[in-house]
Amino acid sequence: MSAVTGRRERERAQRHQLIVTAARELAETEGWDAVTTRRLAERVEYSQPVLYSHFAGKDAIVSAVALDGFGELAEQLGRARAAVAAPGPVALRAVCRAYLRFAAERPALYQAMFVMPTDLAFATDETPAPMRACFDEFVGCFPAGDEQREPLAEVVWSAVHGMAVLADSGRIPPDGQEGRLDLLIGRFTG
Amino acid sequence: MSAVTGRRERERAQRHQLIVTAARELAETEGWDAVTTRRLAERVEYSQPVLYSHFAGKDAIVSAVALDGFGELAEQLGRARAAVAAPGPVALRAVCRAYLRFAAERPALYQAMFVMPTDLAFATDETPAPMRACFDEFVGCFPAGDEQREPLAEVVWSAVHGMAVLADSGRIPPDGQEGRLDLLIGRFTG
DNA sequence: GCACCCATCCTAGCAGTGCTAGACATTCTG
DNA sequence: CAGAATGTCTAGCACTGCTAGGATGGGTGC
Repeated sequence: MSAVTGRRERERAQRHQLIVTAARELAETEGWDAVTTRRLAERVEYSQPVLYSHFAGKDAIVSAVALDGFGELAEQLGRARAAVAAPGPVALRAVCRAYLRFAAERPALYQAMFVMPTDLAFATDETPAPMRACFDEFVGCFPAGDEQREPLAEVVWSAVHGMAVLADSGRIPPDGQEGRLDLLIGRFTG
Repeated sequence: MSAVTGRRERERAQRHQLIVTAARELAETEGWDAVTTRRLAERVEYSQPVLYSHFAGKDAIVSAVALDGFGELAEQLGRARAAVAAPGPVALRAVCRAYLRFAAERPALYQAMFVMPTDLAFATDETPAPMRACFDEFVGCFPAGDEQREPLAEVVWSAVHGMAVLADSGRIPPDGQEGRLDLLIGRFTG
């Protein structure tokens, strides 16, 4: 009994991840509009209702993909910041550049994380660790003594997020990103 | 004949605007998800197909609503900037505050303008005047001689846009906006 | 004044969406 | 090996954006 349920839970978890990665791949190659429950079910070679035995609905699948993305983004930002020793302009630029590259290279994943409606809690006690980790990489770019470092991180994050989404939707020319980033960093670490 | 077509075109233009304002009202009161072609048609007391005799599709209706919004936003920003005489920190703060208030008070309209997919051209020769006017209000907050004023406007706009959308979707606490704006303005006009 | 004609509008329907109820197997248990 | 429980699928609901075809009415020429 226990052995059986153990195996079943293992298979279940495996299929859970299968759905998430399938949704993510589909979104990254064809955009979120192409991610329908039917196509997703076909992709994982199960029928539609199976999706609903794992997730409350399509939104929950998107959230799961987003959570995956936060893990990756945290890793990328962490690597960028670790490459420079101390807080300061260089660290901030490195983190922002990594952030913008992530947004540009994985637009669908970025959408799921930061623009699509989500039930994931931001900035509360129940905020999943990878999400806090992402934000903390921005915070860590400012000196530990600075009382304003959290609000500063919020503003810088807002700015790069704005740049990312406006460029992605064609509302500002995408090739000016580097220059805009220079301007931003200059003002925030002068 | 000419008189008849004249009246008909007038009626057509009237109904065109009727559809746009109905879509906008519906979106502002119940959100864009509630704006379906059926509900919109019922609202204007016509059948669905007449919508398609005025607009290529639902996206075109959203774009028309957005264009309406750009006119209003330009007016709000213009008023805010005109209240202070010269370019500088005070003007920039006034424009940004007006922008953030607009986004907070008309979230659905703001979505149509700045986050929903659109076929409206940004920053090209065919960019509609109201859209350019909005951007120019940001540009006008920097001294006329500054060669960097356009990129600076882009960055500031990106920042306030980021703040607006992240707050709207609950990704940053909405009550910190004023403080974040102070931080931003301080850095960009010090 | 009358018949024609053309523009306008609506009914009905298509293919697709997210989601679910109930029948069908398949697997484990006693 | 029978019975129970678990899992899965088929079929369907109410909805979406969008469109083809027929009816209806007003404007035009005789």
